[in-house]
Amino acid sequence: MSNSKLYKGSLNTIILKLLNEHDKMYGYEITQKVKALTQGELNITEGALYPALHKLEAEGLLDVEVAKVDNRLRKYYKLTESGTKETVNKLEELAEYIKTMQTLMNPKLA
Amino acid sequence: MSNSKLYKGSLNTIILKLLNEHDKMYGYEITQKVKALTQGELNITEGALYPALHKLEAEGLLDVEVAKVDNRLRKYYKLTESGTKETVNKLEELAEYIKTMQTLMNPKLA
DNA sequence: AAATATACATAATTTTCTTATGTATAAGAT
DNA sequence: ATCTTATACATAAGAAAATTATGTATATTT
Repeated sequence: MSNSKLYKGSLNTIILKLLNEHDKMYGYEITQKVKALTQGELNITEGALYPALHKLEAEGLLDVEVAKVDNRLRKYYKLTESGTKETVNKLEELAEYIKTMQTLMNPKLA
Repeated sequence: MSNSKLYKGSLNTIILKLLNEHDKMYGYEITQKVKALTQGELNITEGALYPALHKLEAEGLLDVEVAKVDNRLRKYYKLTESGTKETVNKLEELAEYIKTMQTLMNPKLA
């Protein structure tokens, strides 16, 4: 994923936000999109991504739709209604996290 | 620590920065300082803190000095030279993390 | 006298990720 | 034609970081 441990716990937020933005995506597409957007900074590994997608689906935040393109399997994921709500929560949590960490790193301003 | 999973992986950064700011601190003091600075948002649990301090010490980033105050034990930790260097790295990593996540959350601006 | 705060510690478990491995098809390079 | 890389999924073993629970001990507040 990255040499920095700070990304631990961020994967679900990233997945949900990308699906919120792009309506429907498949796993491999997500890895490529993240790599492109971050200019290589962040590389989602398959061993992290696929279990995360399965868990989000099991929790009812994502729906799956299987497709065959060029004789190859694709599993398109999209947000459920509850997934859209959870995306909002995750974005709020990220904003709060950043605010809190900036407070801790810059205590003079607190 | 917090209901948000995003703090996973942030504890070392927080410890190092506090010690960089305050020169020497003991474990319990760190938990109270973090609680105060974040107004209760972040509560470092003992089960996370003490093993983290021991590990940072084992890695040579912290030095320990035992003291007895009011008949109670205190273990004061301070940064080693290598700990000070690592603090700079951690702060750079945090800045990079925030930048990357903001790019992902706000792709219009990328 | 009882409850809370101060101050340390560790063990069992859970969560999240890395690393390694596996299957299969398509496309590009030699 | 063959080899490598890319596309596309998956899981299993292990590591890392946290949670939750428990334990010890002293000081302070109710």
